[in-house]
Amino acid sequence: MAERAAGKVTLKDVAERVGVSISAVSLALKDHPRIAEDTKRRVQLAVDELGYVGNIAGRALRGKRVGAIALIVPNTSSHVLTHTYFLHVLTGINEVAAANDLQVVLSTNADELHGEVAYDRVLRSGLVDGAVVTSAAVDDPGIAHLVRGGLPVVLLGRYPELPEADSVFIDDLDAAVTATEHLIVAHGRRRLAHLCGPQGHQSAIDRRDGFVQACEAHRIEPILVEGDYSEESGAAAADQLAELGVDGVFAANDEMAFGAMRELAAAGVRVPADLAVIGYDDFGLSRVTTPSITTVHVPAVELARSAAARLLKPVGITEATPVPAPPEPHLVLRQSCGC
Amino acid sequence: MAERAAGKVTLKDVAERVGVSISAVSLALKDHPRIAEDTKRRVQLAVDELGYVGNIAGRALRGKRVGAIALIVPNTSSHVLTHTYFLHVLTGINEVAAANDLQVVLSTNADELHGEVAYDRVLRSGLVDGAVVTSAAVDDPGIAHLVRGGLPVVLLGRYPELPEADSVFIDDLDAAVTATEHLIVAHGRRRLAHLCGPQGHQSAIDRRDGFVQACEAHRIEPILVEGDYSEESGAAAADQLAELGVDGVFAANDEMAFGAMRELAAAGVRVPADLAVIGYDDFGLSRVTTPSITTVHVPAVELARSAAARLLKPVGITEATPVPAPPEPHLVLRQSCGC
DNA sequence: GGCTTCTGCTCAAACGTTTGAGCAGAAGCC
DNA sequence: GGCTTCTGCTCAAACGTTTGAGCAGAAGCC
Repeated sequence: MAERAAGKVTLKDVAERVGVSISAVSLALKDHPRIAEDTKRRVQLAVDELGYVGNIAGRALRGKRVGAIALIVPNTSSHVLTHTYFLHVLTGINEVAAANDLQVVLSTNADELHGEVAYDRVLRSGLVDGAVVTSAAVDDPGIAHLVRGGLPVVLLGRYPELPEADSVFIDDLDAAVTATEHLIVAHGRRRLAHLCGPQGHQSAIDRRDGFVQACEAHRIEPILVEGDYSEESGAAAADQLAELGVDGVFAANDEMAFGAMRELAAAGVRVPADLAVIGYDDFGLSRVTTPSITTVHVPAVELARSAAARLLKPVGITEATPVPAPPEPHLVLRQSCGC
Repeated sequence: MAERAAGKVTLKDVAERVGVSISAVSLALKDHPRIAEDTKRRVQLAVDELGYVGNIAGRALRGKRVGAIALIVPNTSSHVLTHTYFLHVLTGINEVAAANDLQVVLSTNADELHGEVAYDRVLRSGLVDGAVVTSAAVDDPGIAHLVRGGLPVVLLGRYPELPEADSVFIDDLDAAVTATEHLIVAHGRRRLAHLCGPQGHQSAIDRRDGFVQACEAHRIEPILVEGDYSEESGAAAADQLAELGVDGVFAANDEMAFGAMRELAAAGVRVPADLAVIGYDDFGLSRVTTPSITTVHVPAVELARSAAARLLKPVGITEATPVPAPPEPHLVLRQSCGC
């Protein structure tokens, strides 16, 4: 392929080699009908020989697509990136992006210094054509600003305060009801606690609400224990769970479930015999622990694929292969609930 | 902040509001000494009011930095992205990037259609200023092409065939020797097998070589079992390990170790009593299994940070805070070896 | 044979930025 | 007071691309 190693090759170089104008080369490359077939062949040959790659900056300046979308994660890098949720999201987005010849730009808001709208800059600087946003707090003002900015944005997750935004999400509340009822109905547990996620995030709110709703439907007093989605917060809650004499726990994610199980085991509480546990997410952890964790499977890859696919048309890609709607979350039965 | 929502704001808009030329605004924004302080203030005011964000395409066309680096993973998306190694790498790179106001572009080679040098296009299209490459096969011709392309590239991992390339890596061979000797010396195991990683990757080669070297130093016949870093390949090897009457296994990564342990447990083999196991990586899995897996800790985040930091100067960032050299890998003692 | 239509290009402007060269007016110097 | 120096800008070109307008020559039409 490319002969010339460094030193960028431009349209001008190709044009000179072929002996036509720059315009002719540009038109030939996009298969314009008014360019002779023979010329197109000679242009393609020169492109291959010289290793010409179109300069994106030049293209973008003329108002054309850059060919990149951003994945915006407003939290700090260490907070979210280490979570496997992110891996699933990235996988889904990357699949759709790759299939449509788009690059993925990862944008985290690591420095609060540059203001709350740091990720806004990415979009408006013209580096990307659109963005998928995830893991933002419900009341993040930057997100609202982004959505109203007029640039293509799809939210991954539920943002009730931004009903005008295009978003992709699952019914966490309903899934939480199902999980809680499994403890009550299938395993006869009546003294139930919920390990809450961070209440600034809608997913955590919905999971908690589903738990409470299911308890109330079965005339059970719901016990809420604070948590923040971290394994540590789950571990920290173990004492409290033991003291309260709880016999069933629904954790807002698997990591907290695991943290609690770890500490409970150390304290001699047997799971699931003494205490049944159900988690949420199924991003990997719940399958490999002993006992394995019964959990609500979140189709994160499929959700991310959908979000990225939603971005295609606004971003100027019309003939994309359609992406199926993500499945609803469902309960994956493992050992920790007693099944 | 920004008043005008959509419709991009350019230097021209700022210049008009302030009542100076575009050049004056541009110079004021980079704090040029020949622009009056008062003018600078008025420019800053107008920038804030209008929500001006510099257009990267315009900037890049003039030959300036784009402000983005790529993380190139030549394998297909599903193959590598789902691996937690990737999460650690991304975390490290993102930290350094964020600290230096760089965006991270993720480039995978999902479609073989576009030729072996698909990721080469990312670099040469001018979308990024440089790239970190990881998880490439040792003999990937695209990498060689990339390295010789003259654009800033840092390899994450050892590539003996590309000694001229800037690369960041650890001594896998030495760590593998240490791990194997731990089985021999600390636990008295004499019938040892190695679960090999894919031999097209240098890390897998080095880990195997270290195992063989340690065995030979202790006059032990090394047993090599094929694998490909996947949990399934580890599981598939379990039968063979049981048949061979092996009492110690060194796996080239934790996932294979886990796969083998899972199947061995199902077959009634006790780990570590009957069979001591040591893994490699320590990216998360080895800590949460039962028994937990003794493993070689790979400082992936630190390695990625180093790689990204190496890219800063070639990419035009001179005053960056230095990143410390990554630590050497070390053995983390857990349950699976019998410690 | 003089007209129109078609073919296969070229010309030139534009996108938004940066920066060396230059210039007008003020200030300083003796 | 006439010179130089300084201050604070402006001018204009350039980066690489795309695309509407236009043009020369060939072909077709009657």
